[in-house]
Amino acid sequence: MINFKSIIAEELTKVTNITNIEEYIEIPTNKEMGDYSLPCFKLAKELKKAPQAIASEIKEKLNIDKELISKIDVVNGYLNFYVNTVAITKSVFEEIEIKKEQYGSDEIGKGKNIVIDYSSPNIAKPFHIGHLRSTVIGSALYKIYKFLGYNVIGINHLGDYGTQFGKLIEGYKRWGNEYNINENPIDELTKIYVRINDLCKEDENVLEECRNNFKKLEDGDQYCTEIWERFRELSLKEFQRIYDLLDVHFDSLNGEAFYSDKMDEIVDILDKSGKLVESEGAKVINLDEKNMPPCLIKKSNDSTTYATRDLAAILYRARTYDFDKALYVTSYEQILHFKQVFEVAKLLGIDEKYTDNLIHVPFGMVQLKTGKMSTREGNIVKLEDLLNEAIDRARKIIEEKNPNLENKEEVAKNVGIGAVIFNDLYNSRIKDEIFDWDIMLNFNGETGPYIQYMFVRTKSILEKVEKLPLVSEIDFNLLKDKHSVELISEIYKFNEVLKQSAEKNEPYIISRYLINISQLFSSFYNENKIICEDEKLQNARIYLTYCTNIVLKTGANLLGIKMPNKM
RNA sequence: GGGUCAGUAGCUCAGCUGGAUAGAGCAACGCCCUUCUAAGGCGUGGGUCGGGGGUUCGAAUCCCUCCUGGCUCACCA
Repeated sequence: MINFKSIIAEELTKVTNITNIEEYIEIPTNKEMGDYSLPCFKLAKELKKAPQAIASEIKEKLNIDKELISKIDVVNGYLNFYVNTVAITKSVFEEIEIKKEQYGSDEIGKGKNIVIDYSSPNIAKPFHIGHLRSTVIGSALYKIYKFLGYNVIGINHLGDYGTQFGKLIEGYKRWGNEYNINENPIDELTKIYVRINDLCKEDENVLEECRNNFKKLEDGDQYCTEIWERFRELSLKEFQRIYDLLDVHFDSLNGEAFYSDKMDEIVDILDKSGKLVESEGAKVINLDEKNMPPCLIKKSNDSTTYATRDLAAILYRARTYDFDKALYVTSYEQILHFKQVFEVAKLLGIDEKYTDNLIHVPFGMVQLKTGKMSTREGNIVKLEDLLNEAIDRARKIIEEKNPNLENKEEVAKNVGIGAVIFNDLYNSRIKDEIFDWDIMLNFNGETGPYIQYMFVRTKSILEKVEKLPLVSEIDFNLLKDKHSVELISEIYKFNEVLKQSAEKNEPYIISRYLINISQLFSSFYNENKIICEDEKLQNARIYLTYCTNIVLKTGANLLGIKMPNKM
């Protein structure tokens, strides 16, 4: 595709001799003011001339092909550039004709490995709405990076280790036969977990027993290991139902336990670095210099901590995947933890390539109106319940609006789940969320169903005409109305939007973009008759509809949202 | 108390490395279905961008300070 910004920058450099002038170019807030703009205020200072005068001078000297930039205006010290609508339309249409579903993809990630650590639920605990965000954000990033050419490794770093399992084992030992674990594994294990926790609160000795159980587990005790393996398997089976609903995949399920035999090496390396010190019976790395509390590597009973396991994971992933970037998608509660771990990782003796590219991708918390969710307190909303409710509500709306629809079940699933995913991805990650059924499952306005609905409109129009015109036969002059032009220039930005989303690890940039595209298409659709008498005009509009269709589908799929053909 | 993140319309949020009159959706009100799906479109009202300083030609955006709220500060993960 033609890169208009670079072309403008190149010409500006010729005139001004400023090599990095592209950085000065911005996109005006208002469409009326052009597609690109150069504010001349900074230049005014250097050249000691009025911005307006500079803008005029540059304009006089510029020699840009009228076929590319149709108009250049000087307004209030800005130099405004208007892209030739025929050129941009031709460029976009030709690109999409060639690349189709690959439109927007890139090779910037070619040859680069990126590890993404996401979802990571705890074994034997319910998969609740608090786990949704890591799962959905991580999965979106996975797809986005892949589309940009990266080799992506998705890891579900399962919480399958730690004192909590010592507790579960203790509970199972005491009352295992009272619960039907095969029937509803997680529910029953949760009951045991809550019960043993209560007992621990009352009796310090029981808590000590639990810690010892974990120690035994670490040491490979047969009884403990067998129970643990069974819990893990049963849990994974339940989690898989949710991953299937959300269509989320992983390349590795190596959880914390996977690193149990890899931590001695970490302790050893840290020991040799001379930075590992004894403190209150435990072994820690002091981080005073970095203005952080110490990082606990070994507890006083000699068992490891999750920091140790994360360090082992870093070493393992560096060796196994040779990553260029490693992302950790977790809630912001863990910001300090990762800062500490990333700092300590510098002592592992691995290349800076690895330690400089450890990136925590934090997100805000989901809370109930009544406060924080807690498995122990039992006040949680299970993710599966939410997803099923979403599908139910979608089904009801279909019954009401389109009772003769085929594949109702599948459509209800795509729409219901699409709404939940979109809702989770349409704000900055860091924002907290108060859980509310009606907000979460809203199907009107800026929502998943809205973009699906616009997609369905494009789809049914395209089906009606059956045959897609060739771009070489399209008269681009027929798409000069406001709605068409705005839609085209938005479609033009797709690749840029994807790169920006990846750079910030913010899927919402794509969500908002898809809303924009949908709104622009909706206006276009309402103002123009797409299927019409004039064949030339119809062809032009059909192709624009096709381009919209491609971008909506590709973009939504990157977020993990499936598009129905009808709804 | 230290660190950190956030505070923009009644509500939920956008606002790119500082730039031209601060934008959406929801909610409210008023229009638009014998016309490609009304899960839609068009319009109206609604704002001392938490307060106060500072830097700058220019600040919602950067710096300082205060206020409010979240998270966090070694043997949970």
